[in-house]
Amino acid sequence: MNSLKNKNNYTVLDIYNILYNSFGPQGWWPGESKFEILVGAILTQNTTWKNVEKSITNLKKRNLMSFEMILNLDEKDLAMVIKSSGFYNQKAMRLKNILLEIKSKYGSFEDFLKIEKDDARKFLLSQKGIGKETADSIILYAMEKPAFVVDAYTFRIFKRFGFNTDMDYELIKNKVEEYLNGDVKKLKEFHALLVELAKTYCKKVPKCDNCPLEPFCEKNV
DNA sequence: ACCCAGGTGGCCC
DNA sequence: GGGCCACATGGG
Repeated sequence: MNSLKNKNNYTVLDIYNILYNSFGPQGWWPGESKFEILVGAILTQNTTWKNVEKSITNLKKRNLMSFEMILNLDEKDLAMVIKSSGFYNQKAMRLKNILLEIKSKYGSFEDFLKIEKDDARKFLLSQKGIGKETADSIILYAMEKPAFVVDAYTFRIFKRFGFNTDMDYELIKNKVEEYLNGDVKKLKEFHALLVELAKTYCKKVPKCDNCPLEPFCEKNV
């Protein structure tokens, strides 16, 4: 038990391989810089990426896509620039605050990126507006250190694949990191592949035709 | 007119 | 430690 195997003895590594062979490399995270990835990770909370792209374009158009520029930007102005991402008042306040904390604790964004991943996770999780998923997204895609990102799709897909349903975030994260040998490239791909699978086939109301996991799936969960 | 999206925090019990 | 709610835009 707790080994990320389903009844047919398929492991999480089998899912990874099936998805990779079906969808190919996803090349996540889309973004021109590590700072842009951090911004995107916060803006995309419970929001479609399309809406976040508009905000990112907006920031770039105004030459605001940098640590120092957002740090010094008025919160109300920031809120208007990122409006399309939804929850813009919250996100503006929290994003500014996170940058402020990085500045005061680490001096610069570059120095923050160099810190050890356990310290980074502890720091990120202590920030308002950064939960586990966002913290691990930043560690994996911006800092490029091993961390598996568990989102709502991951829980759903793992349940349908027949893994234990009583797994919590940390357990799934630790096990997947173990199965993928802490390989950053694979961890990046895996989360992206699960999102792609979910978007294409594995919504709350599943569309299972041609789904590569269909033979292994328990649809009624 | 609903329902959902690459969540999080606060409050209740 | 779970169940609800606010936060808000934009697309199906």
